[in-house]
Amino acid sequence: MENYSSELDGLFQALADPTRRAVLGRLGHGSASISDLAEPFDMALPSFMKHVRFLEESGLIRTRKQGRVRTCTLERARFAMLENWLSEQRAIWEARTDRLEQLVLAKQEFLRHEQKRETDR
Amino acid sequence: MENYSSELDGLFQALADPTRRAVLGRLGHGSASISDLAEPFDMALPSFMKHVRFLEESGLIRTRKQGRVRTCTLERARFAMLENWLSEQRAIWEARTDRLEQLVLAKQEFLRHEQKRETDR
DNA sequence: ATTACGCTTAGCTATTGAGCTAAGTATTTT
DNA sequence: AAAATACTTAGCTCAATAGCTAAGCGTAAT
Repeated sequence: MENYSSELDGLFQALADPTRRAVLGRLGHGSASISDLAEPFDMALPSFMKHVRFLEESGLIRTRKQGRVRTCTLERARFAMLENWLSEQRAIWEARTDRLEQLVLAKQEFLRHEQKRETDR
Repeated sequence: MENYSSELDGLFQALADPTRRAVLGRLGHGSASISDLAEPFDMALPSFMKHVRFLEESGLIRTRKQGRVRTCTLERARFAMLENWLSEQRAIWEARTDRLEQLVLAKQEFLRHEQKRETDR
């Protein structure tokens, strides 16, 4: 029962490692097998596999085994969750700006009334 | 001597915690003191402080102490690093699409030649 | 039928992260 | 001057992460 927040946890955590980001970059060019993916890294295979599993659990990749080869594929849709979060943050900033604007507008309104009273006097 | 990659590590790591994301959300509305920020969380202050320090080290917030109060401010510019990384990934995908397009175009070209030979015959 | 390949499992170590309590410091407030 | 406020430091626990080696297992090649 993963909720939105804990999915974000996993997502960001998955991205917080240079090996995993490199794998994502590689998969951006197209699917690949575990050993193809592992080849550039100076790391024991079981260690590398952990990264792959982490990526899969975060939803950023899918994997499928045929025969003795496991093929990994980028799950591009998952990146939308990141964009979403960023949008939410920006929305908050915008909201703030709006309120600032309202303050400024309210002040202008106030000043207009002041001026009006000047002329009324 | 932080490089681009380890800065991304810190950035994503900072975002991989719900408390820290909540703090960023709160700061999106405007700066706040440590105790104001901590108030909604059922957590000892020193524990909360660790999150604040983590956020500061990741570059996502700045803090300044005046008297006995430390005020935290969102460093919006830092979010651009996220957007950048996302763009890079998308750029990779696009590059792939381009190559696919080239394949398709090459195939169309081939078929055109085939047809031409038909008519030539 | 063997051997080689491509993972996979099990289990160990060291480091880091998230939380805690207790006690300390520096500023305000009273 | 004393008390209250707002952090801050020190140091502990527990769980999770990143790495390793050694050995196992199913599939493919010879």
